[in-house]
Amino acid sequence: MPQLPRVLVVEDEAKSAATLRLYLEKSGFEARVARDGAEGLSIARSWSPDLLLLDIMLPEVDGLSICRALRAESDVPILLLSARTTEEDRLRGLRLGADDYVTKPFSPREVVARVRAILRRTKAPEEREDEILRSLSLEITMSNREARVRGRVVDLPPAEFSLLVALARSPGRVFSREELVERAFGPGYDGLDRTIDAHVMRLRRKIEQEGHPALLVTVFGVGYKLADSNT
Amino acid sequence: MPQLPRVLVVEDEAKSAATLRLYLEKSGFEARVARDGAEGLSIARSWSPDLLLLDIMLPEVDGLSICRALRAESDVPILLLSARTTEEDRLRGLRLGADDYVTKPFSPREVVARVRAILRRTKAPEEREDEILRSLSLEITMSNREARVRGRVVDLPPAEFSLLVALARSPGRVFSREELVERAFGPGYDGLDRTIDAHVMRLRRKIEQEGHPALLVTVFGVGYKLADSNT
DNA sequence: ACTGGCCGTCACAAAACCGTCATCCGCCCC
DNA sequence: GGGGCGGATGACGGTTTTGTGACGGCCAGT
Repeated sequence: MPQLPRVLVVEDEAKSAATLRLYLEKSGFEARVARDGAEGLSIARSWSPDLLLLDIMLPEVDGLSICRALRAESDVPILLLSARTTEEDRLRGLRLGADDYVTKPFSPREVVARVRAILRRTKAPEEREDEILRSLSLEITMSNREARVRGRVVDLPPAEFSLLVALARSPGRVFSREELVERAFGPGYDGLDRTIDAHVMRLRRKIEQEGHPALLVTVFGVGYKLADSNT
Repeated sequence: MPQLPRVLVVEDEAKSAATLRLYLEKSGFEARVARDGAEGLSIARSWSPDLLLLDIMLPEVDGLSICRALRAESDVPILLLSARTTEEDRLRGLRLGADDYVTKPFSPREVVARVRAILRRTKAPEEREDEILRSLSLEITMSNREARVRGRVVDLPPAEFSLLVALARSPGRVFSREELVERAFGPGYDGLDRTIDAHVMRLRRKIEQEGHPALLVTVFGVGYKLADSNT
């Protein structure tokens, strides 16, 4: 390894920043901290880090603005940190070009894990964060928050949309109800896993054609999956 | 699953502790409770749990001290419980190496959900390579829970799928019924080994072509095996 | 305050699955 | 070829998992 990968932490809260830096350094990264947006931008430009850890809530210059600004001039991967948790916000961040999104409270370990994941992913040019998910006759446009089945646009309430997205991120893969709860509604969500059943039912009414589920399939004893290519 | 994941609850308040334990056990964990920090440490050392649920407010030995102490000697994931809610405390906990943080009052269900999330995260550090088992005309995709024979997807109920996977993990090797029970349904499973016969029969109907078993072969007086390379 | 949409849970019915038993069949060895 | 043991099979009842309609709470727009 020629040199350690560089991570720039843009975070105004001193304690958070210190913790992240500590963990990053312990995990084999070179880390620097910027206290505010302006400083962040300037360090980012001069130090050329391999990744940015960017708090959205910043004094003066908003985190998203920085995200946008940097995107205009470089390809640095960006991992957003935020207290907010809605799919809405997540989307806004990702749409601005962020590579991933972690909601507070986060565990430093998890953040480090994600940093690693992003770096791995960007080194080997794989598929970028895609804006459009497809699987068979299903097509989801994230930026429009629009789902289309067999060309027909179906209007979905938030929960159902999130659930569908969670499934569509890995078509064919089987998810347990718990996994779905976590992926669709976030960790720490308090609700029975049977709730998923209800949403599945409502979803089916909107996306399935005949009485027989062809897209959103039940896997007995395990959970649900989205049909991919085979029978 | 060789055995249930172990969770150690360190909590002085009897009611909380009992509730957590109840929920954990109902959710498929083995749970033990320690009433104070000292006991917590000693059980943690001797019982080697897979995760610690640690109340911060403890008599005598403070929860954070335990956290620190354990971190020095092991990697057990730790989930903190606390009445306090300040960012200050939260950070202090996470900085000390905790993996997540739940503030009281908490819903037991949420706690269990987080426990699961942490365990999943620590077990499978990253999106694991999609496991695919092959043997002759048989192909099993674990993530999709899909078995294909001669290109044709066969739909298998949980028990049959598990059995097939157990066999497919070592094609050609002969397993006794007991071994199969253990590998497919886990140890501690209560059932006759003749049950395997039933599943084998049902499996054969789905994966064999003619009346003569070619894939799932009987080894008289011993058990069953999956054909590997010959006829 | 009212209406409508959305959500989480519940209760009940339906469906799928499982384990066991009794019986019949086939393999192995004498 | 026959005896004996292990395996195959079909049936059945009980259990578990899902599907679904209903209900009450909640929130936002009117």
